[in-house]
Amino acid sequence: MRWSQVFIPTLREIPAEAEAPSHQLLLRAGYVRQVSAGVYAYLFLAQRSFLKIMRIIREEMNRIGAQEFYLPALNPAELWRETGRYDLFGETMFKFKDRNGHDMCLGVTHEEEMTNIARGEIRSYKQLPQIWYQIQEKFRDEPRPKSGLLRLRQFIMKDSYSFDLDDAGLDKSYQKHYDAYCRIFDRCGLKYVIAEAYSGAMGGTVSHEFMVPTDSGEDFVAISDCGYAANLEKAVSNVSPVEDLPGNATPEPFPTPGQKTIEDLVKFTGEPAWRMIKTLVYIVESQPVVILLRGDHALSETKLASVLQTTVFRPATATEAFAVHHAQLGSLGPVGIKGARILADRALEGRKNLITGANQDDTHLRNVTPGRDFMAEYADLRVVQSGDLCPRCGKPLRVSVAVELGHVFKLGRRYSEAMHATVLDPSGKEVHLTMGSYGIGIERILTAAVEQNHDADGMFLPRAIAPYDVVLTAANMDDAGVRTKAEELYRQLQETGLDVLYDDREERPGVKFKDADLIGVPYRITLGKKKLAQGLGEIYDRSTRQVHDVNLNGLAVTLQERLMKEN
RNA sequence: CGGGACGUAGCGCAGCCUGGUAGCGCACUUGCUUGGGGUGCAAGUGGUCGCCGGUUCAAAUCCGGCCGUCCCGACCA
Repeated sequence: MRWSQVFIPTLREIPAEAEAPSHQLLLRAGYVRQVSAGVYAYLFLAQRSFLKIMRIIREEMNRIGAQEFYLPALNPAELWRETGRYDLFGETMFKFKDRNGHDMCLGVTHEEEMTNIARGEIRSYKQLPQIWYQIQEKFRDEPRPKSGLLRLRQFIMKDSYSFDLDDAGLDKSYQKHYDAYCRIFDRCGLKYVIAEAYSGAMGGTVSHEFMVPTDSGEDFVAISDCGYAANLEKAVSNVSPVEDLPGNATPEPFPTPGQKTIEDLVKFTGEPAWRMIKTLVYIVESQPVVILLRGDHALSETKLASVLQTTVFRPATATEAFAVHHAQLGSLGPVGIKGARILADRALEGRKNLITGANQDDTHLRNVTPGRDFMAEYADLRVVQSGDLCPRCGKPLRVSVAVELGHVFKLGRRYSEAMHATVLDPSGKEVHLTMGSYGIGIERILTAAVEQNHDADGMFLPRAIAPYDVVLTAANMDDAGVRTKAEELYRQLQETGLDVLYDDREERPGVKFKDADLIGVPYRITLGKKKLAQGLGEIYDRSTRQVHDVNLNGLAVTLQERLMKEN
């Protein structure tokens, strides 16, 4: 294409609403324009990139025998009521009525629709396994869309669903997806980690997330050098051993006027936070539960939900906490309380001589020893912190912000049971289908690639997903020789099959170079009158910013061979 | 939904405190100029100042309500 004829509205200045680098650059490079919060128009360059991403995904999905469908986003509410998710999704789902007053909604995902088709059509184990996928719009009315294309309310997802006779079959379908996802993200040129993911308090099994660590992400992932990685919701760790104070003295109250927080106590007592017990009170299905953590640790509500086997809980109010402890917040502790379940994080197991609230205002206890001074049920409740030790290799973990690109999930029979999707097995017995579901966010691949590959002047996308392979820049449009040679080169480059954007605009060289640097195309061929006189052009590598002189004879072929070698 | 900020030309902003018929830079149009890292000069186009209401002789400016956008948090199958 000729730049003079295509619509690439680049911006010199950064739009005020954009903060994340990918958001700023996708706007500046003329890829996208915002329509409303979490809703974007994808312009020419974005669409070219998405088409390349989708092509890679299709190739890899087809390779594992998946079949492409296209299901509607417009759904009747009944379908979602069958699994209870019409209410479960709540406000996240766009809901409305059609002209006849029927409840309708827009799909947030497609388990129900796919299962609906499967249950009507698959009757025999002989028809299994099946893997169905689609690349289609999803709608989620997120409470807070953010960071440009990172969290959208309308976005494109590749979602697939596997149907197997049993768990062994599911394991195979899951592994196929796992491998396909690795190939997809490798081919897209992304640096990613595969993290164990939280599989839900509702009886999910195995789940992995494909995550790209970046500063603009919205998930947290704990990463170890040994290859262990896990979403922070799920991550476990060993804590470094700490030294407790010696002796076997019994608990002793001491006055702590106005000392409410762990931070206050650290300053007041001079003891480190890891010698404190943090005491929280939650109301779980209307019953109080006391939760104990090491002073410098934080509670993971996800893990709490897992331990409690319910998501119906909330922090207690000051009044509710008082009913349990007979003291104001800030002086709560586990010693001597009655009528409440006590859960403690494992980091408190085996410790001694700790400091905690005395259940008396402005008073704390020292020399508190779990197991002697109070009894508790131990569980993994804390959020992993950077520096905690990897449960596999024992080395320190680091916690990174990350973007979730894809998620593979063993669903089991939740949907097939709710929707009565059954087949006859070889013995003639009716069994529920065993399912998996697998998603990839298309926009997030581009967003993550920009986050990983940009500098102050713009982005440099991996060639596989860049809108063009190369920009051909005619630097001196006033020179007839340059123009003629550029036209010739343009033809030659097209003949090699490369995607070439020919910058034939009547602009000064500086403008063309700045624009070319901005829009993420990995290579630039520059034609200028000085080097042309010597029969030379330049190949500029956007990511390294290195320039090589190349003989113009056969330049197109040289470039093509070089790019082929990279793949 | 809680906290914070913002809304004036396509983009970035000033003007608002102290009310008096709207301005700068970029972009865009035309001409000349320049031609290897966002040339220079000149002349132009473009805005019901987010919306509604109130105060006032007079509102971008003061007051009230609403809407929208962004950031932090809560939430996130």
